[in-house]
Amino acid sequence: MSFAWSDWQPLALKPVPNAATLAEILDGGQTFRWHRQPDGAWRGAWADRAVELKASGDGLRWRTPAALAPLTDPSLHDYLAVDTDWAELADTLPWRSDTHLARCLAAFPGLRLLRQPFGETLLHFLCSATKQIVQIKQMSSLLAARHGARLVSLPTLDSQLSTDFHRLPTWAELAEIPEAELRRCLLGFRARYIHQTARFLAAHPGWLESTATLPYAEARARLCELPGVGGKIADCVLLFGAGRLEAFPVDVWILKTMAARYGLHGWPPAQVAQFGRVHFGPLAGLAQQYLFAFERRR
DNA sequence: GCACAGGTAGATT
DNA sequence: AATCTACCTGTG
Repeated sequence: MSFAWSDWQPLALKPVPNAATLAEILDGGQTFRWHRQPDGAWRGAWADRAVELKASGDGLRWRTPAALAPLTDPSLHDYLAVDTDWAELADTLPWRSDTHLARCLAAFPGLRLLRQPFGETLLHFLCSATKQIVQIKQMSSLLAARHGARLVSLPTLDSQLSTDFHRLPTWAELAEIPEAELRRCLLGFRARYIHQTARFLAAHPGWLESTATLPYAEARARLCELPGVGGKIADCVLLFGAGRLEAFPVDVWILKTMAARYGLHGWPPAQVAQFGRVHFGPLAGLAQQYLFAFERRR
């Protein structure tokens, strides 16, 4: 594959994540469009952007297909929340009185939350029900390759190899795709949820955009009106796609770790979520990401 | 062949 | 309100 990349450019993250933490950020369940390349770089995409990231000396560098270069810089900084010092934020979590949290923080220094586009975060997490990361990534790749507009059009670019360089279909585009066609992207019963959600959004212009700006509790309640969206998925969409750091998604991993480490045996997910928001405070979602990374690595 | 996977919704106690 | 169960299908 030979087409033009921009030059590698420095990326100043505070703090600089190590290799394990970077993998956790890009491939740990916040998003599903990053793939490790043979040379160790991470290739990923969001909205109409595509980049590669790699460790370089004591920092990180990034590049993008030359055709996208003029557009990508500020967008990348926003996506990675570069202007936020995540070590400083993590320091405000109650780790001084919570030894398990302290251990999780130490295990993934430099962990950060991405600022993803709201709509594609919703799409990804509608795909996520009872699926592992590898499989969600496969669904995402197929949706992009088959139904998303191509980002880079160069004669030397083999589109078969480069689903990374398609964007995900927009909700307006998804609304026009028959459910049976969606099923061919390995979505299973999730195809119906995505189809129905797409039809709902098509019938309610502005609904998604206004939901993203509502206070947390109202936004969560509205998202739960969508078919296939319950509390867990709503919290993921708000945490990873709307910067609502107080959202505390409770999946089976968190349920397990909150039972084992915090004594919440037998608690239902909704109560664990409430406990998490109270115990960990306004940045509960960041705490959740540390707990999740730590538990999943075991 | 069969259990299982980062949930949700609808039915049944 | 708490507890089942079906929903799809690739993977091990």
